[in-house]
Amino acid sequence: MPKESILVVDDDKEIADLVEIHLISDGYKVFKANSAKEGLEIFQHEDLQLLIIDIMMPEMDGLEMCEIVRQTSNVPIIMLSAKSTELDKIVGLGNGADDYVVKPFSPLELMARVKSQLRRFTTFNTTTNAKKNEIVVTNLRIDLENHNVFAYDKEVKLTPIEFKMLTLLASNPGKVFSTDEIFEQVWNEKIYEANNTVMVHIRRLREKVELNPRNAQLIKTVWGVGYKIEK
Amino acid sequence: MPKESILVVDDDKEIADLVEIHLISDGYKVFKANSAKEGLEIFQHEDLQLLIIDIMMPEMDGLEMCEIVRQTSNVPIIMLSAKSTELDKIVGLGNGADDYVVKPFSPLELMARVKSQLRRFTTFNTTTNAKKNEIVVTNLRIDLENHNVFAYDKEVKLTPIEFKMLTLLASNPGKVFSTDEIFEQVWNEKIYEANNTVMVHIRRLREKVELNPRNAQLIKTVWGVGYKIEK
DNA sequence: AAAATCCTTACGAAATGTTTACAAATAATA
DNA sequence: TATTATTTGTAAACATTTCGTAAGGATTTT
Repeated sequence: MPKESILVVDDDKEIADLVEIHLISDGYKVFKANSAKEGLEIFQHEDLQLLIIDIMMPEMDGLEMCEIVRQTSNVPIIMLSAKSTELDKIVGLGNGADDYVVKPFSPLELMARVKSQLRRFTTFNTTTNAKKNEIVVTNLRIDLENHNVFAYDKEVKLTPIEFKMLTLLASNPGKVFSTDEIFEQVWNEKIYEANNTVMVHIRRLREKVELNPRNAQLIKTVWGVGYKIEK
Repeated sequence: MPKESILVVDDDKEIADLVEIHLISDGYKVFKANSAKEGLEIFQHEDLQLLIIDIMMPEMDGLEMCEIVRQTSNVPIIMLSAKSTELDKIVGLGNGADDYVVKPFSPLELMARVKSQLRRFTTFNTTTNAKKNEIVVTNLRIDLENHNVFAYDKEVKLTPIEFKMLTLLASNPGKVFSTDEIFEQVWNEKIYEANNTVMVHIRRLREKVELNPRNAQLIKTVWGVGYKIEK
């Protein structure tokens, strides 16, 4: 699953590249622009979750761009600037920006602030809209917060291990997990000698989740490889 | 119309006073606390729009307080700290805080960040934010103002701890709380060693609230996880 | 058919939750 | 203040659920 999309606007290509590298290594999709105008072009055509904008740019500066974006969107904006004077910060934040980082900045701090802003944005968007912290795959629904599991619209009561195992499989529908992988993910331990512990739990899961456990439709066996939940 | 309410938590009274002066001059309503525990007490009784919390405090520190608040609320939190190391920032932001200001800070910058956080919060919360003084879930009704509790239309007399515990569960119907979470929320203290104090209180609550305490319908057990009140 | 892999069952041990009882702490009352 | 009642925390006994193991059966692959 692709994570959030982020737009980086800076006329200094080196800095834009530096930021891009860190964002990508954190799993984000990155758009780059070398001017405010180019940045606005991208903003209007892409579905962005966060903007990182340099203040000092020729032609249109970052503050103006911020204002224009704010006319139509509440997307989080982090401003970059070489000036560390207090006035700049206030202008930046008062202008509709959500955070402010001074150059030269540490990439790790910037990443932390990116994460923080995204958390805010997505948190609010999930509370106001429908609940998003649930997993739905074909005839299976897992409510993570309420710890409820529904299979074929019937609630089933799972043990902690079963819940964790099913969540693992359902979080990556289509992906095949070997018994070793499942063990390591669920028990958080390396596996040393082979045993059929995981298989027994798969059996118990099927007993609770499948219509006909002898002919499993949700949790499928991939011979010689492992188990999966069909996408 | 009174503006937003803000809670300032700092064991250093001089700093709390300084911040208060600036907040008041900007038109905010201010609550002050000198410890995390006191701050949590206020948080649970007042309708706050923003929290400013010092990290370094005796007994419970600001990060722990932040965690406890985040279990039930998305209110913006700005952390204060004397340490300006990068690690601190990341820990602070990763912990659920929304912004971070290093001491000694300039009051004007803090005010700018307050304004920025409030803008975000109120923008997203334009829909509904009325404070309820009554909680109703299935066969349970809690009158917060008069401290009355009705279960199956019969009034029950609860002790302070029982009342707080039931309110916590009923305020988040469906959400599962671990015994540790319940302890932290009700006692406003970090838990150090496991004991069954919470369980005993659950038992006593069930005795008063359930039709058949041996077969609890309101307060349900989620094995290996915690307790919840069904939505 | 043989080999490899997976399924099923059952049972005891371990983990977790419940209940009860009692003493300490707190609040209410005389 | 002394006395009583209520609330709260702790510990131990009890009950239930969950978990891991092993062994034999079933199915698929070679």
